[in-house]
Parts: sequence; C-alpha cells; structure tokens
Amino acid sequence: MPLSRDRVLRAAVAIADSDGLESVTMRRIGEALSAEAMSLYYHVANKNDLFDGIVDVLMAELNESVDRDDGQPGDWKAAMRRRILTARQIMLRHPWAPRLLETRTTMRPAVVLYHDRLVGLMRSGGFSYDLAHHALHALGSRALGFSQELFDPSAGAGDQSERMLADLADQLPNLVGMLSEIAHDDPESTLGWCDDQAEFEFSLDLILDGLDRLK
Amino acid sequence: MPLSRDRVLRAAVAIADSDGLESVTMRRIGEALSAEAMSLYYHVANKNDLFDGIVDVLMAELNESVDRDDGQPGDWKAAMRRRILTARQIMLRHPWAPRLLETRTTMRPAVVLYHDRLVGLMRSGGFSYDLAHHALHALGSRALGFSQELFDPSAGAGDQSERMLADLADQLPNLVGMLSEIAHDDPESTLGWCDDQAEFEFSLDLILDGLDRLK
DNA sequence: ACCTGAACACCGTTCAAGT
DNA sequence: ACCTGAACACCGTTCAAGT
Repeated sequence: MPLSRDRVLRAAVAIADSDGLESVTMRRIGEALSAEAMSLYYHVANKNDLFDGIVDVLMAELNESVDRDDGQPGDWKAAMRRRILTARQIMLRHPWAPRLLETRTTMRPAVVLYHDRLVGLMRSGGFSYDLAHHALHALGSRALGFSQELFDPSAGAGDQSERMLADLADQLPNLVGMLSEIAHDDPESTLGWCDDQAEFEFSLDLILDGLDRLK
Repeated sequence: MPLSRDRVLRAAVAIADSDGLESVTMRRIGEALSAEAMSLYYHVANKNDLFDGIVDVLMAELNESVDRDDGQPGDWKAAMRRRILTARQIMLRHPWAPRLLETRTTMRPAVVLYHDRLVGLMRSGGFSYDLAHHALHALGSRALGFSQELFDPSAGAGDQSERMLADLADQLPNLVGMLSEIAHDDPESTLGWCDDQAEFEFSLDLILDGLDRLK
C-alpha cells in the first residue's frame, strides 16, 4: 500500500487526536505508516505544508457537519448559532485544532469557504456588507467554535501556581469574592472549573444579540 | 557581571522583540549574555519556566501602564475600555505576546491580578459577581488587549493562497461581494487589510454595551 | 515515480566537573 | 554558589542513491 498525501495527513490527524499536536513529528508519522520520515517529503513539501493539510482535513469534516444543519427552521441568528455550535463540537473532538488554526498564517480555502457561508446567512438576515464584516471580526475564532481560554484548568493548574495564588489571595479581593460566591451557588465550579459550554453560549449570544440590535 | 534570572528574562524578551519568539532559544540567550546555554539552567528551571518568566516581565509592564490610567473620569465602562485599549498597546509593542500567552497553561499571578482589577471595576459599576464572571469569559483574551485573527495579513498571505482563492472566487459569492463593496468604499482595505484597531474597538464596545444592557 | 540511508544543523536538557 | 564541556536524545530537512 503506497503512501499518499491523504494517508500522510490522516495518520498525522490520528496521532494528534491520540497523543497531542507535539507528538506529530515526521519520524512518528513515518513509523505509523511503516515508512521512513524522509519518504513523507515526496507527498508533503515540509512541516508547514503538513500542518496546512491537517487543517484541510479538519475543515472538511467541519464543513460537512455544518452543512448537515442546513434547511432547519429559524432566522439568521438561529442558523448562525447552530452552525457555530456544531463547529464547536468538531473542536471538542480535536482539542489540538484551535491551537493549530491560530498558528496558520496562510488562508486555507476551506476556512474561507466556511466564513463565506456565515456572511451569506447574515446577508439573508438583512445585514449590510459592512456590518457582516464587523461581525466576522467581533466573532473572531468564536465563529469557528472556539475561544481561547487564558486559564486552562484541564491542563492542571499545578501545585506551584496554586500556592502562588494562595499567597496572593489578599491582593485579589474581587476575584476571591467572585469565586467564593460562585462556589457557594455551584459547589462544582471554580474559575478553573467553569461550565465552558454555557460560557461559550453566553458570549456567542451576547455578540449575536448585539449585532441584531445594530442591524 | 553575573547572570541572574532577571537578566536572562530581559535578554529573552529583547530577542523576541527583535527576531520573534521562535528565535528565543537557550543557546541564543546564552550568546546574548556571553554565557553558555547550560548556564541558564542555574537561573531558570527549563524552557517552560523561561516562558513563564517572560510572561511575568510582560505583565509587569502591562500592569504598570494600565495602573497609570487610574483616577481618570468615567464610569466602569469607560474605565474598562481604557484599560483594555492600553493593554492592547503593550501587545502591539510585543507582537509575540498573544501567541505566548495562549500557550501558557499555568496561571501567572500578574495575569490573575490584572483580571482581579477588571472584576473590581465591574463590581463598582453594579455588576453581580455572576455577570462579572460571564463577562470575563465573553471578553476572553480581548480583556488583555488582543483577539486572535484567523487570517494574518501582515504575515503575507503568499502567492500560493492568493492563487487558491482566485480559483475559488466563484464559490465565495458572499465574501467576494463583501470585499468588493468594502474595497469600493475604502480602496485601502481588503479582508487582509482591515483596520485592526477599529475592528478591535467595535468588538470591544459590542461586548461592553451588551453587558451594560444585562446589568 | 516513489522511497531510503547517511548526514547536517539545530534543538532542550543532564550531569559530572571545574572555579 | 555559580558556570561550563561533553554528551544524549530528539528535531526538520537535504540529497545522492537506490528500485
């Protein structure tokens, strides 16, 4: 079974899914395909091209999922909300994807195509081109289903930073107050244990409602 | 002149400022300080600790700038807006900073402190802790003065992607329409040449106004 | 056309050894 | 206490050589 660009990209995605993006090395991909690392260079120009290809595979999956949502009832806001929350599902399946997308400087056709459809939804909802343009900027990566969290709790805050924070607590009256009230209302949650899905939807709706008002 | 953690961190920041984050290597820092790369390990645990330290230096500069804005007139919204746009100035001075902050998983005290002050402003403006918490999520990294742009024009889209896009143009009716209208109104701009400052402020105000309405 | 072996320049990091 | 030399395991990538 010969190598191909497609096989290389799929192997890379599989490695990223199971072991994280930093495990995606040429040697490792080669191993997964029972080939030498150098053989990959026949199907892929270099590592940057490899990453571009991974984005293409990801976005194909995303666009396919998102198109399945079409034809459902609702106005532009409901349609955009649905698409974006579907995109978010893909991101949750591939936790490495947001980080990868952020590092891409080249515009991938599939990414552009995704945004074209969003603009289409806004236009059919009565947006001017100008407002649709603002909207893309306001959404930023949220349009693709993710928002970068400054504190990543799942990565494990670590004893060291927790000790640092404990030492600092008296200098953080507002956060301490906030967190203790939230912990009181919902013992499950701290700043590190927020309901990410609920917060994502809150922010998304805040933006979509704000745009609605400017329409 | 002996090495010190501080000298190491400052050298690292200087390299990042002039040559980019990927040029910050142990060997390169050593060279800048006329020392061997291995000597750095006496003052810095490893590269992750080095990056944490760089964030600390950056955030010290940011918190200092932002505190200078205090005592100016205005309500919570004006105060937050001012702080966040000041933070943005720091990010523009250090283009590598957003990317670095996104990769940090540990909570740095200076970052937490910055957010504590934001919560304080919101509280004094009549926010419940719950809404202030939502607000932090809605702002995301925008609170620190940056938003990740999916398309980075300054990095140079590259001939290859431009050709790709030209081939794709007929599949992108909405984006093509949007861009041509924007180009008509403002011949300076394309999707790649947006007024980043204006778009940042639009999005920031959209969120702040939305929060105001929920208050 | 497709794959590989040998090699290069570069990483981060360890550790025993120097002063 | 502070710095270094030698070394290790790992990268991405090139290129001449194999089939």
